[in-house]
Amino acid sequence: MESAEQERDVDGLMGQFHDYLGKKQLKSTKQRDVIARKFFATDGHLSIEELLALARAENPRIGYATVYRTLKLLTECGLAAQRRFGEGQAMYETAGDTEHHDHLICIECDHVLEFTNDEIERLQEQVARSFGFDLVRHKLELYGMCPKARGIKGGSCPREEAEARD
Amino acid sequence: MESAEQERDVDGLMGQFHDYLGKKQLKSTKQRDVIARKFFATDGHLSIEELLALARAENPRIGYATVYRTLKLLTECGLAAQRRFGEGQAMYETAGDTEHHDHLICIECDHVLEFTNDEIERLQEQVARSFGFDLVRHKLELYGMCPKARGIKGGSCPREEAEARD
DNA sequence: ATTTTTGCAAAATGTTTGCAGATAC
DNA sequence: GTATCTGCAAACATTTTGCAAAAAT
Repeated sequence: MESAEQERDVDGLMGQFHDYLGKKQLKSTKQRDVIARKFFATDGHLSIEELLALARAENPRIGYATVYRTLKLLTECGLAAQRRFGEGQAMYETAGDTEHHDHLICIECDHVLEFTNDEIERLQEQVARSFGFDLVRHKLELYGMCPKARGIKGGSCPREEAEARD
Repeated sequence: MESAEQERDVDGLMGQFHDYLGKKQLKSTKQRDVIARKFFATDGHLSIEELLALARAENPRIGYATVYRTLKLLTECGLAAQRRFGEGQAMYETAGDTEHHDHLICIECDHVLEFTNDEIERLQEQVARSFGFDLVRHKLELYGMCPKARGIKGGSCPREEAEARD
């Protein structure tokens, strides 16, 4: 179960995005570029609202609709993936350059860690096959309490660590 | 990986619901009873809209808000669980009398099968522990193509089987 | 009698869409 | 030049809430 975090090749991803636009005879615009670039440059999970804020930092006239439409394009071409953790609005994360991963979410501090586990993946295949299914994809989310949330001495809360870094 | 389907003790569940209402000094009403009973009596997954329709068959004056509020109560006391598969509205399923289970969803016909797999559960615990987390709950959804959807001779689509039974 | 609940309609979310003007090809 | 895109506002879909009348304790 390796923690999945790595350098992201923003320019390469922008290239893939432009390829997709070209193939579909769609146009490459300033807005789409700003939104996609900000999106690719961000680790972790972004809401539409957060991405809009990032994009507006560069071009204040960008509207909600354009972010929604751009994120839909990115999802279509496999460069973004929509996630719905708890309630509320959808979150998006970069996909495509990243290996598949699952999520471990602290129910106390809401921080999201990513992980993969080959053994679980293998068993999932096995389950699907046992029902005659061809497994296409899956979603696995573990919800629990991080060490700090449990009040363990010396334990640290992933969210507080992350915030301390900012 | 046993298929999870069993008799449901509707009266027992109604009892649990009434106990909860009593404990919280909430009132037991005709509407809540109709909604809860219809909900408990239904296998599988129900949307608010479907449950409203079932309830209105018995009492046409029941409104959306009451269904939402009742389902929220049922969720609070652990007798219902909210699920969000793809997009759109939330689905609810009976919980409490039923063992935990995960979902296997056909991306072609949308039918949802339930399963459990102890080995996967064990590995999930292990992953959570390796990050210092106390695992509280999890969500595992497998998306794939059922035999019929894959066009295998003699294969059957779970949804078509289900519809044939109606 | 008091407190909670209901049903309605209005408000609050989160997301999509229609359209006139702007932009990319 | 033509087709697509943008930003806005309006439409939409789902869920929540305020309130006066109704029902439960």
